[in-house]
Amino acid sequence: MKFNLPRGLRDIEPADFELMERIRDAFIQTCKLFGFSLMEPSPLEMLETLEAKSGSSIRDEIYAFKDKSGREVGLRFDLTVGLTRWVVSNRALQFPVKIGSFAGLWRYDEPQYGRYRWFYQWDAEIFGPTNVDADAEVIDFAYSLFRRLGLEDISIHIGDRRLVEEYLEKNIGVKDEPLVAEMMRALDKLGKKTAQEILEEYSSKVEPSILNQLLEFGKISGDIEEVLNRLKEYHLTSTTTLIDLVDLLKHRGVKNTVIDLSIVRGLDYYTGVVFEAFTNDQALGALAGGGRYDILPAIFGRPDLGATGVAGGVDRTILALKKEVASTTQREPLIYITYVGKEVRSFAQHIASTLRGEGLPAEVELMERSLRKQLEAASKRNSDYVIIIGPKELASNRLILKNMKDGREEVRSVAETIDLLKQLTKTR
RNA sequence: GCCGCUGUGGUGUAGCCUGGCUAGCAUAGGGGCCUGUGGAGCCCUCAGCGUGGGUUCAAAUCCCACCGGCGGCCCCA
Repeated sequence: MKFNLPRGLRDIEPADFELMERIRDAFIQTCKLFGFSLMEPSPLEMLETLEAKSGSSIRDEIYAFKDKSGREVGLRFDLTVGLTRWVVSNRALQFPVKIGSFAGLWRYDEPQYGRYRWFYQWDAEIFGPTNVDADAEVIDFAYSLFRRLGLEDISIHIGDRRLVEEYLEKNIGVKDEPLVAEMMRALDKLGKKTAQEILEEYSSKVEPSILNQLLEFGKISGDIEEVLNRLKEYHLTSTTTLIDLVDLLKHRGVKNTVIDLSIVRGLDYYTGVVFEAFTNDQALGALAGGGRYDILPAIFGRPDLGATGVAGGVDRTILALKKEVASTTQREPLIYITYVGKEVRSFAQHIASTLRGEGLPAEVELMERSLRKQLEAASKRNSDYVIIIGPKELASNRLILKNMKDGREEVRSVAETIDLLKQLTKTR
């Protein structure tokens, strides 16, 4: 094939597009229920904006280039940066600001299972509050969205970076920023790899005996009582946030939550509560993740603002939907209008337009094929009803309505046929 | 950016090791049998060796490079 796509890109074909629409609809409905307004930040940013959060190392992982006037620009690699930039630069906004976005992103990674260089995310962020209520809200949001999509076996793993930081400082004596960040990244791998593998991988960067202590700490998980019980021996004080959060989630009816201290997220800008949502398919990875990142508004010039949010991978969710949710796609009833004879052509198109005006989905023959071929085409497209119009019908201003399930036909006036179709398609 | 596997019509594949006739089969698409009545069957038809070089009388087949796909690392969703 000569006209290949660039590596890691793909066309979103009708079957996947339909699932994507389901996710988008569910997301928008959830935004409305929770009072999030929707927007889409610019796909292209100045490179320095994108680097603000992660430093210039991000340059290797994104699409970055010079535009025609030599400006250094890059395609967005997440929605958080653009949304935060927008919120910070709009001083008139009333807090809390709750915004959601559903849009495509680009990352220059090697493609893998469920991962492309162009992909979609949904994203819900709350700016302003620094208290845990906002964290509870975004976790509830993600949970509600997955419920709405019909994914029943979602579990949400919740951690708290501050708890881990306190542990590192008090119990191991590690306070040095870069080392903490490195150890966090190592801890984050605990869901995917064994402690032994992680220790080997990081042996040159972190003293294994120290890292091992952290990994043991990170293995603490379970419901809040269990976790508090195991944490007693460490004498940590920053457990109050998690206790409060769990209570709020309980009252919001969010089920399947697990405290999991290995959840710290790979990115350095998270500052507090962090969480990830999984299905029982481990290989798929997290369907959504998020947490508190108060540092980012501060970098953009608003240290007074708190920020917390959640983002979900649409492609992974599509894979999960394909596996778990029976394809109960509710199809619109389809009416196919066939005709015989050139002189009937314009009347057939008029009828199609009339049906559509009545809110009935109608297709009309566009290729002037034989009636046999038209019926064959209607059948292959799974049409529910076919309208047949020939010179006789044109003369008497009547339509033949054929039910494709049982093959029965009725001849009626145009108005009667429309009424009948409305009745027939309403009960579905 | 790195590593492994892989690439034959739209899709699924045979042929490749051991170079040699018009690249075979199935399915999907178009048409006919059947000019105003669909789903079956039969027949016809469109369409392919990822790209570029090299070796050779001769390359889908052997060699090299690049490109794409799948999966892993890194990072993350």
